[in-house]
Amino acid sequence: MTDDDALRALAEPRRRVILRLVARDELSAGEIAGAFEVSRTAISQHLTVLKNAGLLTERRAGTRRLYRARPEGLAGLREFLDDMWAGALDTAKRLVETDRGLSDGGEKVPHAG
Amino acid sequence: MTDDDALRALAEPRRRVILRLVARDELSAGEIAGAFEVSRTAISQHLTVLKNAGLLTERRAGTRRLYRARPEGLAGLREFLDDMWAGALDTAKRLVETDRGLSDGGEKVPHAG
DNA sequence: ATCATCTGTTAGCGGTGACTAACGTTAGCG
DNA sequence: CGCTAACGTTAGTCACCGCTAACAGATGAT
Repeated sequence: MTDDDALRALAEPRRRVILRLVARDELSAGEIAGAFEVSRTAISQHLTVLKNAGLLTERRAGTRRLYRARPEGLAGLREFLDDMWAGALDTAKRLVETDRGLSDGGEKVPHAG
Repeated sequence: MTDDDALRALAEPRRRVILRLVARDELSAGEIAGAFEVSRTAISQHLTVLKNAGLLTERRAGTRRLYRARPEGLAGLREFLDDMWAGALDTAKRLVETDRGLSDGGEKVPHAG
């Protein structure tokens, strides 16, 4: 379970949809598969990728497997993005101050709020 | 520039490193390429992907092209992750309350703080 | 104009990943 | 035990992606 695994997992659109679904409610594999037009097998493989990336967790109820999003799996990604965001704002600010920035078409510098 | 584009762009490890570098400081294509063991061309292609995904911005200085991270490009991703995070916490909490959760090995529920 | 520097574009190769169909495992009921 | 329901695993196909080498364009100095 690395940030690399998580980001690779999220690069595929269907897996993002799956993650949204199981972030809202715990669902069985069959219920998840029912929301897509591809085969059950394809969904099963996607679920395995997400699980291995630490983004969701599975429990069994009889023959059913229930999946829900795992918040911890997203923590590293949020941190990664926060660092990027903060660094990018800082750099943009510095460039403005040294008059090196904003000469490429009036790019707006978002407020850090 | 969609969230899909951005997440696909970030699925590749070298592109993540590139984004980190240009979040810290504005760099030329050559400087960026110098930080890697692959060809200049490969880096040029990565820069194109990141630019098209709206994650960085380019300006010219003579023959040089200078790149820096574009904070706005990360906004959608942060929002996506925030939604996932909030939803996942909420779902986990609900499952605890209905005694349906945490029966899969003592999965800890992070605080929403 | 020529030359040096910088760097993007293109085409082809080999590896990867999402799909499917077929096969296999687990749980529970009668 | 046999059967059903639920769903994972495997292997092959084909589209996609990151790499390289070759080619090409832009900038500025002389």
